[in-house]
Amino acid sequence: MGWVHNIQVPVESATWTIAELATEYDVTLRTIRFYEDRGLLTPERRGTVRVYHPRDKVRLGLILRGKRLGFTLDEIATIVDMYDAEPGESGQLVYLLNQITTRRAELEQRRRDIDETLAELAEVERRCQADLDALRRR
Amino acid sequence: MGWVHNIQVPVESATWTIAELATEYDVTLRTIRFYEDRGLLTPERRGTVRVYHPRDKVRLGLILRGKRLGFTLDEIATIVDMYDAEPGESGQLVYLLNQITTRRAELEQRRRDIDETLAELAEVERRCQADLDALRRR
DNA sequence: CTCGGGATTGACGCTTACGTAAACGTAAAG
DNA sequence: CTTTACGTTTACGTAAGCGTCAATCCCGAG
Repeated sequence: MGWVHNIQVPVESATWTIAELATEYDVTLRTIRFYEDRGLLTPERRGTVRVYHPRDKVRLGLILRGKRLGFTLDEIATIVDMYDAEPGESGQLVYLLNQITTRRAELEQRRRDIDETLAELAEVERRCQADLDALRRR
Repeated sequence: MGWVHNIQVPVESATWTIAELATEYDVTLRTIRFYEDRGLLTPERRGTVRVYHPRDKVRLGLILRGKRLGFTLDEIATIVDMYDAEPGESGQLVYLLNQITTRRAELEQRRRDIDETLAELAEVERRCQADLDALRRR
């Protein structure tokens, strides 16, 4: 029946060193430690050394995506924390929903900005190509 | 025939003071002057006082949009300058076209980031609503 | 034992993008 | 003429986001 046998599933799920994460996401150790200082990451400690679990890795990815979007680390913190918020009580849930509405509005504004910019770039490109073609035809 | 007569069309096209621009775009005077320091704006001077023309106003709009997109002022400078670049010679045109390709790639990455984030926010919202409904049903 | 290759914690430095205050000029209104 | 409103330059301050040492520690290989 096409089953593959004897797949090794690690009981302890995967972990990473700070250097491995740094390489994978192309950031420096300093950057990762800085995010921890700011409370964005909370890796396990074995003795003094940091051990990163899947959760930490995902969060780092979210943080970097947030940066690409131009959010500040403080804003990113509130966004990322929303993702693994515990159910909690009603007031907390309502607060979260409001946060979501706010962030969504910002993101949609950004998307409009992007679309406008892309459209204008296309226009500049068109003129550019036209000028270039005109030069070549001489 | 419904024509409206005697419309006043200013011969000297509109100009703005620094304060007017600041109010309209909701930034401080300091910010606008800072952009000038960085070479992003070059208003006319009447004596010592700055006079902003439509071109300057448009550029300010572009700068602020660039900021919302998370570009640095240096990046914004290269983007904005592309818009009113003179045709120029072939090498310059090719350079411009390359710039456009680069910027477009960045913008499209940002849009993907935004769409992913929006999708995840929607998911969080869904869970949130579910939890809230569960609380209310008790 | 020691040596190199990682890891750690300070701590200071630097750039960006303004905020903020001081000191001054100018032009219209009271 | 003085006040008020609005503009100017100069210059120091600051928060964010890391870069860049320096000093130390731990671990496995030779």
